[in-house]
Parts: sequence; structure tokens; C-alpha cells
Amino acid sequence: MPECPVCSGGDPAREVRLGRREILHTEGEAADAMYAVQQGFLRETRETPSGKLQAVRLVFPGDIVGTEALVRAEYQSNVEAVTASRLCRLPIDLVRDTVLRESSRALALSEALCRHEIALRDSTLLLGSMTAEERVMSFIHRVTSGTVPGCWTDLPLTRQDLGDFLGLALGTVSRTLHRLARAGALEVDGRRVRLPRG
Amino acid sequence: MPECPVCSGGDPAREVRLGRREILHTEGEAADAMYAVQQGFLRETRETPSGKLQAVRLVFPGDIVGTEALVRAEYQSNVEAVTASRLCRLPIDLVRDTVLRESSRALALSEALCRHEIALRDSTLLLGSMTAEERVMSFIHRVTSGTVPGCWTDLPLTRQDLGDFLGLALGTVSRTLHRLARAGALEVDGRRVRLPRG
DNA sequence: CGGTATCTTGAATTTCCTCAAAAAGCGTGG
DNA sequence: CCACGCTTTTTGAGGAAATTCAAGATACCG
Repeated sequence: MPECPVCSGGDPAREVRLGRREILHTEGEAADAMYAVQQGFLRETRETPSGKLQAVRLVFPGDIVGTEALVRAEYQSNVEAVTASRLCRLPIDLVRDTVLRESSRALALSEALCRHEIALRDSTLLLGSMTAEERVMSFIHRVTSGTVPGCWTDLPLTRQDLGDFLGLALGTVSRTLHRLARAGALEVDGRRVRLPRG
Repeated sequence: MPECPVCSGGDPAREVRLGRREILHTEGEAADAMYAVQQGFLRETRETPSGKLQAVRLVFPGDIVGTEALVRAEYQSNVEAVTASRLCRLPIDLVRDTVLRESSRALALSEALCRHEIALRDSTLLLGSMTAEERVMSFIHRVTSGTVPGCWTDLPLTRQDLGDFLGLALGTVSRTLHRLARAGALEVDGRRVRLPRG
């Protein structure tokens, strides 16, 4: 997976750094750039008309945020750093130029967008048709894939954060984690989790 | 919105026609092409481990399905025609060639993918944080946008189909529609709906 | 007209939420 | 090192929302 599908990196003028909980952009703000994530991880959130928060996507290095800038005048979601992060700012005109000029970058961008589509489809399935237990297990599997099986994974997310992702209330997340742990489906220790190796 | 972001159309060899309820591809099938929708509308579905069906996206003309072929060896979802449809088959090698050769097509593809991302994010919000009433209203707004306000819109979807999209049981859809109708938020007549003009 | 699919509606049940209180963790400053 | 305040987590009780199951009503099609 490329570190940044559009820029070649190394231009410090376009580098953006965010601390934990710092906000990159919010819904409705004028959208003039997308951002390639180089380090750290972030979350994309939205708010319902009735004010409830929904986390839409967990964003990893190699992902892009703010892609709607390519087709909309305003951002459609809030992006917030979950851990300290380093991003590369890609003004939308630059993206258009790059895509029109360097075709291999164009392909890389399309591929990144396809991966987003796959990730969002997974979320849709999780939120639309899974029970609380299935949601939690599915989420844990997603975040632990790519780590050594059977080792502890540290989630820098509170129970509330998890609930925002899973479409569950804080209490339900806590209860479900413990029910699953009692059943042996996983181990929990504060914000660390571990799947039984198998 | 372009009719087909990648092909220039007109090549009858790549045309695919589907009748109502006919299936284009299923989860796990070898993925060697994406398809640009030219006429009709389709739905993209997935199944949970426990066998429940979830409709992920309502696909309109101008949209693309099967984009995961660009980054995965197998399709990740089922695509089924809701109404009789005409698509243009885009073998994945052709897409890569076209993107690498014709940069304006590359841009059009990326833009289509960004629109998909926006639509899927909307679904995520709907499924994760909305009540049954909010889901139904939100869905009706989505499908009636683009039509004359205050006129009847025909949905070729059963109550079960609606439930698949909204993450609700058949009965809940029926009840909710009638509750909303009684409250004056919309009018229902079988599979036709109408929003009060305003 | 009969047959099939779809839709409505009800009753009982499950799942998850809300609200709230208590427990645990964590960092800071004394 | 301990005490303090603050945030997060656990846990409980009660209630709301949606589900399941099922029976009956309606519409559609040949």
C-alpha cells in the first residue's frame, strides 16, 4: 500500500500535524483539499439531524480523507485525530492536475478510493445487520488483522469511541466486551484486547 | 453526471442486460470486471455470517458496480437488478489501460468513486444512528430527490426490500410507513409514496 | 376464479438504551 | 508516597424500540 497515492511526499510545505483529538475539518466547511494519512490514525464522524454522533470510518496510514472535495464544495464529515498524526495536504487543484498529468498516480488514487468503498461497505453490514456481540467481534477482528495473532492490541479508543463506531451505547459496549470475555471469545484488559490465537 | 465514466459507450460487445431480480455477480466470485450502469437500477447486497441479508447501496444510472475488482480478486458483494437494466462491462485490464492512457477518464472514474464514498457514508449514518422513522424518511427523501416535488414516486421495492436497505424487519417498515402517514409526514399507496410539497 | 406473493396487524419477546450510582484508573501537586 | 480531582468504566434497574412469529387481509396474474 502506497504511503501517499497522489503526492510523492517530501514536500514539508504540505505536511500537516495533528495531536490527539485535534480536528482536521468539520461538516459543512469549504472543501478545498484532501489529505493522505502518513502516520497515526483518525476517525471520520457525522452527526444525525437529532444530534447523535456516528463514527463512519477508522482511517489508517495509506488512506485518504476529505475525498469529497473532488465532487463537493463542502466537506460531508468531521475528521479528528485519534492518535497524533502526520498528513499530507493535497489541494484539490493539485489532485486534478496530478491525475491528468501522471497516469500511474491516477490509478493509485482510484485504487485507494476502491479500498475506501470496501471498508465502508463492511461498516454498512456491521451497522445494519449485526447484533452487539457480532459488531464488537467484527471490529476487533478488523483492528487486530495485520498484527501478530495472539498478542495484545492497544486501542486508543474509549468505550464511548467504540460505541460511536459500532452504533452502540457506551454501556452496551462495556457489557458486551465482558460477556464475550467471559465466553472466551476474547480477552480484555482496559483498552487492550487479545484474540485467542488459533 | 457522465453516463459511463470509463468507456465511451457504443460498443455493443460490452453491453449487459439484466431483467428484474437477475443477478450480475455474487460475493466470492472471481472479479474481473466492473460495470457502468446506463439504464435501470440495481442493489448491492451482502450477507452476515449469521445469514441475514443487508442491502448496501441503491445503484443508479451513472454509478459503477464491482469496483472492488480493481483491488481484490473476488467480488465482495452481490449485485442484483431491481428493474430491468442495461450495463456496460468494463474488464479490469481495460480499466487500467484506459486510466493510464486517457487522463480525463481517470479523473471521471475517481469522481464516480468519490460519489460512491459519499453515498455509503450516508448509509452508515442511517444504519448506525437513526430510528426507524428517521431511516424511512431519510430513504424516501433520497429516492424522491431529483423528482418533481409533491408528485408520486413509484418504488419497485417490496417492504422486505426496503427493510433490507434500512436494516429493519419487514413488519417494522410497514408499521413505520403507516405511522408516518398518519402523522402527515408522507402519503403511502402500495409501493408509491409522496412527500407533502413544501 | 384460484393461486401466489405481498402487506398489514397483533401479541409476546428480545435487545439495546437511558439514567444513574458506584468503582476503578490516572495524573498532579503536595 | 499519598491525597485529590477528573475521566473513564462497570454495573444495575426500568423502559423504549424493534424483532419474531403468526394470522388474516389484500393485491396481482394467469
